[in-house]
Amino acid sequence: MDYPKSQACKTCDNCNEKSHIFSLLSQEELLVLNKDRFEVMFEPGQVIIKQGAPATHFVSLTMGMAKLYLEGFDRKKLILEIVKPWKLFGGPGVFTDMRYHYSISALTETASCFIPAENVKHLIRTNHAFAEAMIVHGSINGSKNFERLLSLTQKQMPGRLADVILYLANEVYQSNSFSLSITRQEIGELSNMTKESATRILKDLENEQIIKIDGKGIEILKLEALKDISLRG
Amino acid sequence: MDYPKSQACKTCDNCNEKSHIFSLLSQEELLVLNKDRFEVMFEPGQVIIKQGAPATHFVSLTMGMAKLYLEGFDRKKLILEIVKPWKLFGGPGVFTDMRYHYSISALTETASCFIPAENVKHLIRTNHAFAEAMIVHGSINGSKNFERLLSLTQKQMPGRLADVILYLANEVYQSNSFSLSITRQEIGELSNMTKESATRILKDLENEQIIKIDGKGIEILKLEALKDISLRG
DNA sequence: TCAATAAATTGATATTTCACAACTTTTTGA
DNA sequence: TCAAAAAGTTGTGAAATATCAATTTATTGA
Repeated sequence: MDYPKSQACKTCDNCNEKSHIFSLLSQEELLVLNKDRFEVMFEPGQVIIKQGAPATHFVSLTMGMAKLYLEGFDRKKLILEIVKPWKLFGGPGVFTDMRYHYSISALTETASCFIPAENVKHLIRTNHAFAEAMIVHGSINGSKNFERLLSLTQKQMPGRLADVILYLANEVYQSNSFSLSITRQEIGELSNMTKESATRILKDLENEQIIKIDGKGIEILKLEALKDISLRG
Repeated sequence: MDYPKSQACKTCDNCNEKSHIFSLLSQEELLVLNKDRFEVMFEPGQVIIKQGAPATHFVSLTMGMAKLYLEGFDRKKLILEIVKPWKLFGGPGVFTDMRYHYSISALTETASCFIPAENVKHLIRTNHAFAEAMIVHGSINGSKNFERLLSLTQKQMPGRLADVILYLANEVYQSNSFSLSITRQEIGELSNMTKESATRILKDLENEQIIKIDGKGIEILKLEALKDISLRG
């Protein structure tokens, strides 16, 4: 199998430019992180973090794209996020029962940096600003989950799908025209509907000329109309 | 109107026995909290914390019972928790955009202690153990929200209602036989269904002899059967 | 390159859930 | 205490969504 050349970070130094939360650390503290961390490459489909497994490390994507999802009942998944480089994961689990509370698996060729949980906890105990940043980080995730709860429980399928398209455009691909790296099945897992419903409602949006679909490609034609559908539920 | 005698705490001292998170504070630190805090009584129905309003204070219930809920679309509510004394609220908002991200309103006569956000933030910056406890606190809430997301999105009504009954029995009333302080409407808002559906499914559970209903009273007759319904979804 | 596999689409049908209306029971406040 | 309001119940029909099956299209690995 052709593995790509490892793009492993040589040191944590430049991470404080890329991963916001590390910019609060001194050179000395970055050295502590650097000591035990290691980087691993993942093929598409491979599991980076497994829900239920021991949460021994924080994980940060350094290359590629992955999906973060909850494993529910009957193998049903709920995707919470499409993950791109420089966000830190370890989630609630590292601070509670030492088990990961979600899974992350690679969508593309992906590199991840694994940092022992203890090293990060040590920083929390010794660096006030870093501890506060972790609280803020957790709070932002918390409020996003509130929005998700409302979208998923109170909106009907067109509203939920509009939310997902807007999320992909604004937060993932950062463009109103993008080529999906996820399947219809995964769009369904983001918006809590079956892949058949996802297909149908995408087509409805295309028929109303609100979006343009070309296989994996999606282009938002009428942003306001899409936002309107998101609001109306 | 007959107001009950205020049961205001005289000092924060005894709070470190009641509110777990304050047990990490020294006498000196408790004095800081004590200085600016104040207590307010609320009648049933009154709003203690309003979603969207400026998040200037942390709030802790000291007496009574309240509901914590998200205000969604078309006035629809999603109740996240039935709140009892000695838990701390301020939620994600105090650490992000300084707006509350949920509402809390009194179900019974309720007393709440308001603590200026700055005083708590000060403690976070000066007391490592307290900061870590806040991270753990936020992480526990985070993982509860994951469970809620799964229950609400992947289970059908009987499973969701079973989850709510088990939640009420285990976490709120701490007994398998209890008298509800909430309405059928609010049971619906906890389990994301209409009050009519809540009524019907409660009656189904009673017909199957899994629970016994007497107006506001609920008794769990077959705990295992109820857990089974919760699992099967 | 091509068969095998996975993904996407489409239609028909079944299930779940809601909305509305009518009615009964309980609670509340003057 | 009693009338008004709120909460709870029940039935019916409609809407939303899932399931299943069949088919087409795209992707992948030998």
